[in-house]
Amino acid sequence: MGRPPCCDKVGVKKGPWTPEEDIILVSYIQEHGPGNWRAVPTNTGLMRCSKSCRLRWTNYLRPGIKRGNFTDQEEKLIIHLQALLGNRWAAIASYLPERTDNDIKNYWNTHLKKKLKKLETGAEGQTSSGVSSHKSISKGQWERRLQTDIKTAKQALCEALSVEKLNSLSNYSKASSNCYNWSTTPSTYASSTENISRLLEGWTRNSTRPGACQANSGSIKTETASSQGTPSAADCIPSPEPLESLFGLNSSSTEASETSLLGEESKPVLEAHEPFSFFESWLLDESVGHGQLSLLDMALDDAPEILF
DNA sequence: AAAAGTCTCAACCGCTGAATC
DNA sequence: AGATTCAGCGGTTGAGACTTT
Repeated sequence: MGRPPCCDKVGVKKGPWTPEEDIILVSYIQEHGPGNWRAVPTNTGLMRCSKSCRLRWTNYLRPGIKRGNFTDQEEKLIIHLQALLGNRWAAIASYLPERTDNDIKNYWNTHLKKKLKKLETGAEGQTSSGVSSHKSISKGQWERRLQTDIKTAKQALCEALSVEKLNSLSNYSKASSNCYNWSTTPSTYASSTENISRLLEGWTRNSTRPGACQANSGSIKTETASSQGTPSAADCIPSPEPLESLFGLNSSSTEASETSLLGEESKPVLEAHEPFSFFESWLLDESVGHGQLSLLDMALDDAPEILF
């Protein structure tokens, strides 16, 4: 007997989230913090299942999310990690703290897959290139390299976590002393909430100015929205004040860690100002042999005009 | 100008393992 | 110990945007 679907209930709303729903959810999480998702629909009156609320938060509303254009560096990192980890998007996303697994998965499926395919077909013609020479690496050699790489990564992760643990413990105690202390929001939150801020601003304007800056809850596309007949994108970029007042943000507090903000979020938090840590250096380091990865890497570097 | 085709990505589905009762 | 519930994950879908014909 499998687990019954959580959304079988009659009256559960599906489909894109409205700005109003987003605000309700964000306000609730502001007060109670993420977690205990089962209680969210009941306590907020949202006609959504708990799962939908959680996904909406983790994939879209959660602070610290960067949206839109992936940088070349991010692309490379994703390609490397995908080669190393496979389609374990959550694991890959943990190396890109500002991206969600859903985002990375989508980007892989819509962009990177194609690019790599293109590259592969392009590289097939060059049978005598360096690429083929890499293929001569024996399986045993490749496995040994991979094991060494993984070992190195594990060691670094342990070291990083031992430092992180101390930080998060102190932050947690801060946060828990004030139920959910949003006033300790780090600077990373302020920037990340631009999306939500725009959303809220759009919603506010909509309520007073019908048709103005239709804030699409499902996608913050106001940034790229056409200005024909509609307010310009600039019109949709609010000042941070509304959000700060909503969240009680103190923009001057930059010391708090994201850990306290995210509460129970399990995603490993890399140093806020060092998104590209040791792992990225390791992954992107051209001089380190990564077995098949270096093959790919070479191909990427050799054919930038194809990929980028 | 409009119909058809393609692309993008938010959201959903269903499975799994862990936690709880 | 077994049943149930929950959170998290990867795969898939479908609506809307965009491009091509």
